[in-house]
Amino acid sequence: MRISKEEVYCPNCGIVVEDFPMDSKPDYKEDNEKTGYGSPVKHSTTSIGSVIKYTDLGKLDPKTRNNMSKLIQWTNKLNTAMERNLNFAFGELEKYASIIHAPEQIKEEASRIYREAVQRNLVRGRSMESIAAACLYIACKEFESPRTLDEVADSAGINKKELGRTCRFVMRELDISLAPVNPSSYISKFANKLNLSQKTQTDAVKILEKALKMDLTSGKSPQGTAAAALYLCALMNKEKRTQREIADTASITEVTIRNRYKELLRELNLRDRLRKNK
DNA sequence: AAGACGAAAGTGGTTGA
DNA sequence: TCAACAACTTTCGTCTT
Repeated sequence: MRISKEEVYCPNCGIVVEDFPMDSKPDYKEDNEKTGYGSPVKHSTTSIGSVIKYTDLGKLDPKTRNNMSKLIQWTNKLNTAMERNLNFAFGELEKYASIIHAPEQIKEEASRIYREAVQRNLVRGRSMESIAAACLYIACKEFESPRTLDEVADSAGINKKELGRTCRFVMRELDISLAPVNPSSYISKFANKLNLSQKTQTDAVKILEKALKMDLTSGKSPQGTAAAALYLCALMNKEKRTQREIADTASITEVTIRNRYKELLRELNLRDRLRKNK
């Protein structure tokens, strides 16, 4: 018997969202037209119910009926245990998300990924915290609002290495592939933390665009490139920050900033401009 | 003295035989 | 499965401001 036949799936992600009467199909189109944002399903609420109609059991022969009731009991038990776990995990996710100031959209996406991870049995043998944090990290990246591994790891009280490992694992298992993060998406965050002017920010983004075109960024850590661009533009705009200050806010090392910075100077011929501004 | 620089050795992940 | 590899980190001595 295929239980899944009567379940309702989220049209976007294929996740089971709720049980539904046998003979009526949900019409997501209506919802989409009204809201313009796809289905209004909340992934962070647990609503997987039993899909077998009890009244149908009467039609079956006693042996099958017995088996079926056992199956129902078993799935119900499984469901409630799973719901409890999910609810707990969503609570944790909520905590981490508020620490890193992730908006509702990202929370929802992280919850969706987490639910999928649970259904694919990825949590077994790993801590719920690390999986939840990984989902959050991935969701942030998907929405091009990346957080550093350190930020997310800290919010969940786990270490960076473990989070990195778990992220790769989850992405591999759920077949999630993401475009490399554009270094520019870090600029405003870093610049704000460092109290750098708007001009420095826009200058840095311009430099990063050039760097991107010249393929100076592929394979390199986007934080490093962003940090170097900021360091450079801060120097040019006479609001110098030390390499250490910038390295700390970008959670990378001074050495990485130096290497990227040297590349930028060399490849974009910025040495003269820098000298003039001094 | 603080900051920048660069070399050297180590880490952990990726890739390709 | 293992070795080579690239990027990054840590550490540290030296140069510059």
